[in-house]
Amino acid sequence: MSRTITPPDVVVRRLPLYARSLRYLLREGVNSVSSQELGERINVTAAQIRKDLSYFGEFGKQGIGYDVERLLEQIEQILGLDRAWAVALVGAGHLGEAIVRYEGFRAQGIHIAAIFDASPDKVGHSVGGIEIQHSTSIPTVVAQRGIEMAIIAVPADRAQEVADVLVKANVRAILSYAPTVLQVPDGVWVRYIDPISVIHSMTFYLARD
Amino acid sequence: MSRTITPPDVVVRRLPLYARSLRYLLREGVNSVSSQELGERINVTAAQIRKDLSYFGEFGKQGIGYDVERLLEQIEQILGLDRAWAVALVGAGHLGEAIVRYEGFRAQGIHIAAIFDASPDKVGHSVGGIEIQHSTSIPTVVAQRGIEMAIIAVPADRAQEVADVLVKANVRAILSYAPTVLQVPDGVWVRYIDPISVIHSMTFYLARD
DNA sequence: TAGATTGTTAATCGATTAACAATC
DNA sequence: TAGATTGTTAATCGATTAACAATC
Repeated sequence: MSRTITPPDVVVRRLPLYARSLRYLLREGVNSVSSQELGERINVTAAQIRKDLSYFGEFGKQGIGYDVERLLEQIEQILGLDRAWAVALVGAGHLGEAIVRYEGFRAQGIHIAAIFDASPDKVGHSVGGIEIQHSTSIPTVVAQRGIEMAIIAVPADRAQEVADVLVKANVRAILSYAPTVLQVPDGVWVRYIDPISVIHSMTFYLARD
Repeated sequence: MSRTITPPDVVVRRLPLYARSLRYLLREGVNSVSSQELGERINVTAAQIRKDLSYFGEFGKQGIGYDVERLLEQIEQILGLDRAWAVALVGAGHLGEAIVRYEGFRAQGIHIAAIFDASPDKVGHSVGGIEIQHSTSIPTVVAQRGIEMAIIAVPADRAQEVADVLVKANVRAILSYAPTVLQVPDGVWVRYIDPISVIHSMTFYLARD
């Protein structure tokens, strides 16, 4: 019963993939799935899936496998996906706009609740029905709405100061699209979306042969 | 002299971060940097940087550190960034358009050389000065232009078939924005941009306390 | 029941860190 | 020279895989 041990972060990062695959299975009308079958879909070994899940409890039945609907519910609950999350978006440029308009977020419980930008030209205008507010309002708005998570979509040279303001406003999770590594205190989670680095790590293999 | 050993993929994925940090240092006018200083900027230990670099050669000077410009050049050469890369983009929806218009790619040697879409409404129109071609043209165009890399920006339920076509056309590296795990043969590299999963792995920590 | 598959422990593998001789 | 920092080896840490008793 390892339920109380803190799961490694690698494991936490795989859970959303399990959840997604289970959603697809559910939509396909599949009721039950083995670790083997689930693993084949997402290129993960059966042993790894079972080990990963064991950090959180016992969800399967020997000889049978996992009930798709039930396992999905459990994982969603573990990940906190049984509720919606209000997210602040900082940066209303091309990228910020694309993020606001992206359907996928809302469909998965990620609600852009406020948009901020430092440019006076942008403030007052709306994107996707949400009014852009000045970045100086971050502390008050974030506090008011109890926002705990933010997306950074500002230029690299502005990202750190934005992160500082967000952290000060008690935001504890940041998804940054800015191509720079952010410094944040312990207890604040930062992840990056960095397509350029990802591509540059593949050119290595292409260049090699 | 471990120069000939294949570097682990984790190491290859860190190289672009080193390169980027060195670019910033160069722009700041810094000439020399130690593994310690570089590490502090990107939250990596000095030992890890030295170990990582050792897979590719010897680039520093004892007692001094690394020449920023020279190390950057070396890493860019290792990553194949001393040339431009022609990339095929499949999917000309909102996301595809945002990708074409994204300045960052071109600035970093990633050139969208062709755009494909399966919708007859889209074919013939242009995005960012590039004409959208029908997906059925992927094999011929990719062969003609010698394209080795592709970006997938189609809905999840179309992504696998697109990947299959690309692989058949000898594309060997794919960056997929589709929320599904792709099955590709050995020798083909696939990486994912998956902001939803990334956010869902952070809600875990927020939900927890 | 017999066959299948789980949850878990132990073995293996791989990545990170520490330490230090070499040397600028 | 003395101080600093590399490149590398060995030690440690952590993650993955294999194996199997438990049991549906």
